[in-house]
Amino acid sequence: MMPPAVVPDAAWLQNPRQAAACRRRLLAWYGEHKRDLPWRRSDDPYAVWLSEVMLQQTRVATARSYYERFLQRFPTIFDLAVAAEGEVLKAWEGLGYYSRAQNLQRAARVVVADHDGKLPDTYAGLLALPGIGPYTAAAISSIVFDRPHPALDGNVMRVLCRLLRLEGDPRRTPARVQMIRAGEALMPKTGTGDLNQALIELGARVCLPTRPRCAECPVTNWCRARAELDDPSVLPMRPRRKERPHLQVTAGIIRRAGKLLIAQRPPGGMLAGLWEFPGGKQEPEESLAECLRREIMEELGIIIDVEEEIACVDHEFTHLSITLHAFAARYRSGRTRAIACSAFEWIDVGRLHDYAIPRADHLVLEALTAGGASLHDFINRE
DNA sequence: AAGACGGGGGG
DNA sequence: CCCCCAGTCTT
Repeated sequence: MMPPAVVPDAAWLQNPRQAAACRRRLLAWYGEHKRDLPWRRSDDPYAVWLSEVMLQQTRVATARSYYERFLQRFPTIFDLAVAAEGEVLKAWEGLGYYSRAQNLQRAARVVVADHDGKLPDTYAGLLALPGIGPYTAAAISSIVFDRPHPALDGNVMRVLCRLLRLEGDPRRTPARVQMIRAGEALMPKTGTGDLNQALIELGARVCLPTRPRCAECPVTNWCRARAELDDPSVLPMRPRRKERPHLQVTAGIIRRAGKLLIAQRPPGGMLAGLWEFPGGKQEPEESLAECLRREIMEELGIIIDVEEEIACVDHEFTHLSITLHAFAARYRSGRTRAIACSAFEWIDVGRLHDYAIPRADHLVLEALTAGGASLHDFINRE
């Protein structure tokens, strides 16, 4: 069927002939343009699941190498289930949103314990697992089990908001209901995973956030935003940006008898479960050295001598930015205890690479190296 | 319904 | 700089 000569009204997708025509265009375009990605070569539910979790809020180019390495390290769901959490976090190091890794392993343990290691084959069953929300449940259930659930990720929401000219916030229920209805209308009898991936791919490569390539779009003739708006890219409506506070943060490179002190961040918050050079936020009317002494006492119960600042790096998070000041420091007195951290260790410097460490702390290490020094120098001096 | 949660790439 | 990415969880 040819595309309609006139852009149809909002109900066009409920016309089965129109929906079928649009679906054929999408699938044909996907057949020609789909990228050869590692997870598309696999029909292992565990591998598809891993890819979907890694791709949450993460670009394909970033996730790709992590996916390959993770699968080598944990080839099956059983390997993941029995692994130590630290090993899993280490494999996730640098990818961000570390609760994804922890939830992935929790879910793996549930699946092994309760489902004989087989992933649930329904949307509802998948949704019940930790780390699997509406998008991921729809993606896995369609790609692996051919279930007809539209997968509304950021790409698909953008495509559908424009196609249907939805003016509301796509995260809110009214717009979501419209998008789910449209996705279901587009769903084929079989091959639902391809339809979902076609919409995702279209959003990622053609229906771009700021400069949509409407001339290359296979369904441009169905697009209400294209037909009715001067600038289709005003959709979807974006929630207003929030400003990011900037913090001064200290970290101690603390030595004692040739060992280095590292602390594990507590569960629930930022970078939960990762290991870092201990320290914390500077408070008003407080010097950086005072800040570091106070934080180390509060977190670990020991008194330290703070020496000179040996590195200073800037780092951006989604919701805040920091300047991280690293100081050389020496243990003076007190018994080390995990008061405001999950755990601590006095380690040999060479063992640092066994621990999952936040990006900002890696930046400190790089700054030391760039300055011609090394962690080893600071731990073994005096 | 709103905020927290990492890090990085592209315009 | 700003946007936003194959979102989920908590409150």
